[in-house]
Amino acid sequence: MGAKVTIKDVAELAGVSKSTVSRYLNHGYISLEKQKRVREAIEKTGFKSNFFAKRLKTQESKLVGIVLPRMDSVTVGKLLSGINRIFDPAGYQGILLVSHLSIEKELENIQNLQQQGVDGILVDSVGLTDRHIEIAKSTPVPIVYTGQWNEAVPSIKIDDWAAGRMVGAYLRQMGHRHAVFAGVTPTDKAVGIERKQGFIEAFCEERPEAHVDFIETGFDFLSAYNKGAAILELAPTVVVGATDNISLGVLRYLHERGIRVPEQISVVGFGGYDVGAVVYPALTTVAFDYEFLGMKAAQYLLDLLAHREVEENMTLPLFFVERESVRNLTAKYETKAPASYLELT
Amino acid sequence: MGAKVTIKDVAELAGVSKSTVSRYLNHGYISLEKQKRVREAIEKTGFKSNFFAKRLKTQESKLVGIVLPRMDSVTVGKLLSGINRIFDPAGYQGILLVSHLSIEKELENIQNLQQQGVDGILVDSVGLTDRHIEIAKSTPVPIVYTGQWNEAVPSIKIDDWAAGRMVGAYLRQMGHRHAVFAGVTPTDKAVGIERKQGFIEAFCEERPEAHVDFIETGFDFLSAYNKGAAILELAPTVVVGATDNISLGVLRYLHERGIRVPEQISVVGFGGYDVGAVVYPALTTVAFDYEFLGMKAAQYLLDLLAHREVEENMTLPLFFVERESVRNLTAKYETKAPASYLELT
DNA sequence: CTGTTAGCGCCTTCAG
DNA sequence: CTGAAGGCGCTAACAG
Repeated sequence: MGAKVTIKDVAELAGVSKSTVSRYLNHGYISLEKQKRVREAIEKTGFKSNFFAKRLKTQESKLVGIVLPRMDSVTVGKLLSGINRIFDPAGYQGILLVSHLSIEKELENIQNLQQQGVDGILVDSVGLTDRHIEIAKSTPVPIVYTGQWNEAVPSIKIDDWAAGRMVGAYLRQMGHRHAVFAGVTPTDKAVGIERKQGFIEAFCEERPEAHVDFIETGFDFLSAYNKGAAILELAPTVVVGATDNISLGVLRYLHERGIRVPEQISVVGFGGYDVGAVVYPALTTVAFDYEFLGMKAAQYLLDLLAHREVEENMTLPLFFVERESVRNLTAKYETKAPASYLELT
Repeated sequence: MGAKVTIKDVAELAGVSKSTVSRYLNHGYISLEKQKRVREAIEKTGFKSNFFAKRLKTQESKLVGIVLPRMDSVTVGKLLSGINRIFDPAGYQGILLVSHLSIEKELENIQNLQQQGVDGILVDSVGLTDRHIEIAKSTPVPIVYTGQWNEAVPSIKIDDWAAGRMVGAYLRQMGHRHAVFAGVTPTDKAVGIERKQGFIEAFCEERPEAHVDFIETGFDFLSAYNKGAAILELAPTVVVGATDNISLGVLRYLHERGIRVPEQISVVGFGGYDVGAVVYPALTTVAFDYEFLGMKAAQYLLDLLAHREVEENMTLPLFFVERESVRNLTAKYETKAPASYLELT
């Protein structure tokens, strides 16, 4: 046990040739008798076919590269979960690289992967630059981008613009007129621009009295929390966090200042993170199905690999989740008992 | 561009032999002049060394397998982050498999990985069985386990028992006598048994009047939330969740019932998740540095791979994080304004 | 310092 | 149906 046993050893033990063993391993064409002899020899020796030798011949690695902006985030976890759900049964395995939110590192990772002999690459991008597009076009290994979208390359993502509109329309319907949008850097086109744009459009459209202020923050609780004072100074009736985490940070700030949500001010988020339902007030948000996105993206890459027709319909479902953090200004306010957690998920 | 160019093409174009090119790629020994010629030839052809051919020769894949119980969890994300931090600079890349909390699948993943030709395997286990140990011993590829511990195999984890003691000692000092421990299945030795055992010991030691009730729940918010009624019936002064998520679920339940924390009942958790600081009351907890754990585990595996002396000291730091969710029963209670988030992280 | 010579382990014609 | 022979692309002695 332990020492590497090759196809040759098996062949000798079974009293056949290497090719026969190889045939046994792949497409048949062996007499039943030798089949049995080979099988036994394999069992006895504990033979494992050498991954690299095989790949060297077949020119297929069954390995896909996955490059992610970061690891310690719920959304990335879900995404990965979905990706795996498709790749695993298809016999592909993912090798993982992390870009630490750096576009440079992201590009570097992609190039590394290409040399590693993966069959394809999936990248959850934080910003799709011209270099990304160039790389995608100048290489034979197919790349699918997610998180950002560009028509020039295979890419798939949630409809941030539509999500923004959903929130805008909802708040408008609830009678809000002055919102602060706590957003992120425009480098991130999807979250920083589209989400915000969609919101503003739906919120303000043909409503001159409506008004949106903008405050830029980071993606984490703390940086959102730190903008609390600035937000409050603008005295909106509602603050819209570009992600649930941002909203959670704001919620904490408001809590500390003794400001009641949604009685005194409303808060909405984007993402639909699980924690949004356990905090109180439970966070109203538009939920994205990141796991599904992961599955779609993986499937896209698989289709590309098989030179298969790529499914046209790339729309991902969006769910508006109405919970407890937005006040209806068109109705007289009555303090409600908190809803049951069961209804909030 | 695109057609595969091999070392041979480069050699011809540069007017040298294949070996010279190979040398250029690896350890030196080339005249400056040919060095230049080769470099230019490589650039012109866009040559990429073939991963598999190289691995076939060197018998080293520079690939490590990482087996995880699930993907969509903060702790796993942090762990992975730490693992990557060590592997990446060392030139190793991780290939990822998910076990979906199933021990069977975990075993299967490990065996698959072995055949894939990885150099080593890291597994974040949910339960270390005899089969795991057997596998680890009967294979030439080194395996490091984390999450669970067993002296028979390389394994490293946080000291759950000590963490339990920390909480027990703290609550005792705060004057609590009757706790409900909301824990998980004993299949998970680390969380289900050790954490609980440590707590009970420190909480009850030489204190006959102290009393701990046990309620079993799952790892998610919802299943903890669902045990809320059962917990309340026991009328403890404090409920100890075996993980922060469990505590968060309980917190939500209490909130819905209008029960104030910590005024009427206290809550503690384990884990030190970031969200614990933004909810209110902010959750008192013992924090684990999962990222550091990941680094340690990865380093352990690297040491094994290099046949290097393995570092003896495997203790991981534990941080008790006192926040707002536990009441000091030995003092007269006074309602405090919520602390600043800045002090809670 | 450099080219020649052997393989690494497997798959795949090609005769038989 | 089966064995022999050749080669995937690269590295590592070995003589020069």
